[in-house]
Amino acid sequence: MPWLAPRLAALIVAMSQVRVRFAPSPTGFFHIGSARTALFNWLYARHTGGTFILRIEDTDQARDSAEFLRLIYDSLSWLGLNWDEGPNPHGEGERGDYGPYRQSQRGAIYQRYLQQLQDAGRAYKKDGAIWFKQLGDRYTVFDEHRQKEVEKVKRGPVVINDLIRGRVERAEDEDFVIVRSDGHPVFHFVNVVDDIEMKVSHIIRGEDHLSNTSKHVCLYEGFGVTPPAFAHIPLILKSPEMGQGKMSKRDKGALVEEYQQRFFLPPALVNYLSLLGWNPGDDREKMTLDEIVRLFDLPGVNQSNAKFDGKKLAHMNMLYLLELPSEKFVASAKEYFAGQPTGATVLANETYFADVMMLAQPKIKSIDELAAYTGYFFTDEFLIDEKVRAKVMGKGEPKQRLVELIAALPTLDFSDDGAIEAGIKTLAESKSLGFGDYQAVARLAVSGTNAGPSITSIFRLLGKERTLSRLARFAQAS
RNA sequence: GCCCCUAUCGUCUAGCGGCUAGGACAGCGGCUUCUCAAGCCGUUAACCGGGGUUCGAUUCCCCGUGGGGGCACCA
Repeated sequence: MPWLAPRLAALIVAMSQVRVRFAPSPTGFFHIGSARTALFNWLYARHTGGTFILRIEDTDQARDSAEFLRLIYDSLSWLGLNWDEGPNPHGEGERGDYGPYRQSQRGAIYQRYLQQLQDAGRAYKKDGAIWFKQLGDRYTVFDEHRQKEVEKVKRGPVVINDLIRGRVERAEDEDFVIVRSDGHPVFHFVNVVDDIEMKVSHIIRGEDHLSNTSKHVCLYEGFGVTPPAFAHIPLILKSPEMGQGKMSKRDKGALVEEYQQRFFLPPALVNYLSLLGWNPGDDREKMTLDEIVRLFDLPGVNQSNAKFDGKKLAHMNMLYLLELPSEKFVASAKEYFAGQPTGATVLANETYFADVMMLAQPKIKSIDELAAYTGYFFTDEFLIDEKVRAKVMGKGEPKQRLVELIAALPTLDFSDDGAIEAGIKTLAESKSLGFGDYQAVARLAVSGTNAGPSITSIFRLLGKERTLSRLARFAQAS
């Protein structure tokens, strides 16, 4: 029947419409693990042309806080993980047809679903709480672990068809609480109700939820609803230096906020995170976001947990820093220094600041190294690295070289790096020496260290006068 | 204790019955060089153990062991 085709096609599109959600609770700092879960959901939505929903699970009045809620919006926005439905990022209002998107405002919906369960005889009251009722013959056993009698129900195992793990069977043979005696519905209940109501098609979450999922499947069945597809992604574990177990909010480097404050580049963090538990199937590592979106798919996600490696993240950040347009680099650097104690001084001269920053860009791994790396450009009161001093002063005749350099400096052409280099080389040649014989001691005198941009650039930016006074001061002191 | 997931270099991983087990980070060595980075070249380093299945197992199955998670009127 040809006339059916368009309707059928539309139906299939509607049925295959991917809707995923990220559902954090504002009870703590936003950490790397949450960011990765959000990212995988976001990637899957973007890959499939589906919808990414942000739902706030703020039902724990004791622990919820407005700051943590703010942090969720900020962190997701900073990472670039925009959501199609959910509260607006600035906190006022929301968008989407399936709201409210904060559980604290969905009480009426939960009541309706609870009623449905009660009407169906699948919920009952006991000890002031409301329990979900499993179907089947009952018997009691003594649970050694919990040290009490528990009532069990004879029923087959719950089957979870997981897109990443395959078929998982789990016994779920006890009734469980769905509404606490204080009247608040528990996580399992509201989570399932919301996912049904919001028409979530794929639940992508951490593997730590895998054992909850059997409860959830029971609830779907209780509501007479086919469960969505599940995809339990591996967890992020501590790196060997951090210890054992899954990464927790207390671990160093575990908070998204930390990378934000350190001015890491969001695309670098996103790229790194995408590679934790997933890969494009070949050797590609540094990928554009578009590329990741195009290549990402659930069956490609690994089944085993991954350990967090700050060094590799730092390397990724460097890669992105290297290719950042210099105006953007300077802009970020400016923002960074605005929050530094030396900020006012450093930012006083915009052109000079930009020149220094552009010198530093190809040399650093992250923007927060900038203060230490460029300190001597903005103050004469920099520290001399004693180890470097010992090394430099112990080789050849640095004092003599310094004296020669000071003598030659007034007539040295400072117009550009090439001129400075040529000048020093001429001096070196006149003494039958090399550029390197002057470089090390000059660098030490002028910057206090052995790491930095080319000495000619340092001279040029410092200017002849300041260069001379630093060289002279150092010569006098040593 | 019970249940579930999982297992390739130190770390992230490729491999989907036959490979000199590949790449990346880290490490090490070298080149380059004005220092330090970067870059380039090279190098160290892995299939957890035992049984099967098979002509043949890193790959499939089982059992150990290791790692992880979960067993609440938390989410």
